[in-house]
Amino acid sequence: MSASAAIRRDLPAYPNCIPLFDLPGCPHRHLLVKLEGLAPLASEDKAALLRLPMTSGKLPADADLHREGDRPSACCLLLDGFACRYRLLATGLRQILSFHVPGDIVDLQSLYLPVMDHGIATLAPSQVAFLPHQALHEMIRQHPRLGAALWRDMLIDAAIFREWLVGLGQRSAYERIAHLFCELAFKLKMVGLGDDPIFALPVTQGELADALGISTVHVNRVLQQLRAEGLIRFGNGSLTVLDWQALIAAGEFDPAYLHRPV
Amino acid sequence: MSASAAIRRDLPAYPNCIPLFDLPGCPHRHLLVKLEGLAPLASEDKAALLRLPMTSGKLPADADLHREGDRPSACCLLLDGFACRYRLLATGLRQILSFHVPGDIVDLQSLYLPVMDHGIATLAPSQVAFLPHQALHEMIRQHPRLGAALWRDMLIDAAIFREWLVGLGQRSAYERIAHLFCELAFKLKMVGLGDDPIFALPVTQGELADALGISTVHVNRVLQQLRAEGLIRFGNGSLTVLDWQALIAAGEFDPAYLHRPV
DNA sequence: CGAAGGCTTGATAGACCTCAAACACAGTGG
DNA sequence: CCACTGTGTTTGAGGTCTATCAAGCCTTCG
Repeated sequence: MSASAAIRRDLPAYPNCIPLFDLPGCPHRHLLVKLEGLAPLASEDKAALLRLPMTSGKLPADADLHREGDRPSACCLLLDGFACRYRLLATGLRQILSFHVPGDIVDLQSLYLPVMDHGIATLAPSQVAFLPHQALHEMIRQHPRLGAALWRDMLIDAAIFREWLVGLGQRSAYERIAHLFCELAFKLKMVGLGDDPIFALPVTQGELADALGISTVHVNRVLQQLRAEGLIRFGNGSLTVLDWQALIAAGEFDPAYLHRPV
Repeated sequence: MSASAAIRRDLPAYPNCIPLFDLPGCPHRHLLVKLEGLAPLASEDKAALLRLPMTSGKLPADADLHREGDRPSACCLLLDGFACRYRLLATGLRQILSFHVPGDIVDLQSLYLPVMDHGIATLAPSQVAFLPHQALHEMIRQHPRLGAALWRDMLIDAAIFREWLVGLGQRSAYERIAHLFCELAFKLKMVGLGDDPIFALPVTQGELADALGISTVHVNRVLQQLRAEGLIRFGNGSLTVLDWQALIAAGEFDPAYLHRPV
């Protein structure tokens, strides 16, 4: 009670907003877990984070959070569900640029690059919180440790883009799929989601195809191979890793690029 | 004289360093031009930038500035020449992740991610300046506008990675090459290098292949097509754009992702 | 002048794509 | 309850972009 009262202190500037802290069910815990893994945070930092004003909402699958060209005034924190960033080409082709799990602030970059150069969409029914840019800027200014954690997060995002470049440029379809599964399982593990060998992964084969630069048909055939070899189970929105060692070998996966203590 | 004296003021902490300002021939101008295009800078910001302590050196082509796994204590500013970031796979394959032109701070991310997840190498004889992390951190703390400019620069880097992802995932070899040539010509134009249709581009066909995820042989054949169609001249370390409009169309190039006023 | 690196060319091969159709499954509505 | 629809998955056949291998050529440079 008193905590919440203290947190409410400086909210009036953001009408219709409530502090992150007040979300029922504590869905912001994934963000906290992640940021604490990125930089040492003092308790006042965490308090400031939870004091962030926000509005939240539930969205169905395949809903756009932003479209290319948008100029957002708030950042989207994914509280629950699954999302991706993507680009559409004139030819109608789609390239998925990244997948996002609960705890990710999907468009943090919009704090410094006002115009979106790509879209963001949910892939599953999701709950999101919108954090006003202004409030984030202020928080970063007053709490440099939080700023550092957010910067590290953005830079790790860039490191993941680089890793995907390596995959699209040099790896076979088989390796790409294995690598992506390793990466997503790791990311989910890091925020404490999934029951280790089993992970919720609400992604269709077509979406995998758009992320990996291969056709849906070919994704299907490679998945069958991975299943036949006993490396994974995949379907109905979940991934089960049956043989971690073999999957990591198949994808030449080395988590160093995630810049996390293993 | 008095300017230089003022600039020398707080250098003693960095032995063997001189201020950026003191470099003969003003090779730091590309950085200044770039940062001014990224955020409004006051004259005191520019002065602080030029006061940065650094050591500089000349390197031949194909010299490594950093290797994967390094923990740099300084950032590399490319003053002159040409460089790239790359990853090597166990199989010996190489993926080039980005190309860098004078004015780029090639490993700015190492300010927040201590371990290099990729290598950096020169592609041509180059001059570089090493800027101590500590001095950069201090500068950013004292000059938030410079910090913002550097952040924007890092985020634009990430935007370029995303654009390359689109290329590797969805575009044909022909489109990829056309797109890359557009991008590099734009980047060079932005820092005032090159004489518009003609740009120094000291890159071999093998390096293009490693950047674009196609084989050297195929790069060669596509280049011949682009030449035969009268879009470009390319060879001997330089690129000439003979038909801008056609090249932009061939690569479906839209510079929005560079986040620069056109 | 020989060696090395880069460019060019031809022939063959393979990974992956496209088209097309059938199947499975969940949700909807009569 | 059962057609009906839509989305996602699976399978087959043929085709193409691009890789690989191999060799010749050119330029640069010690």
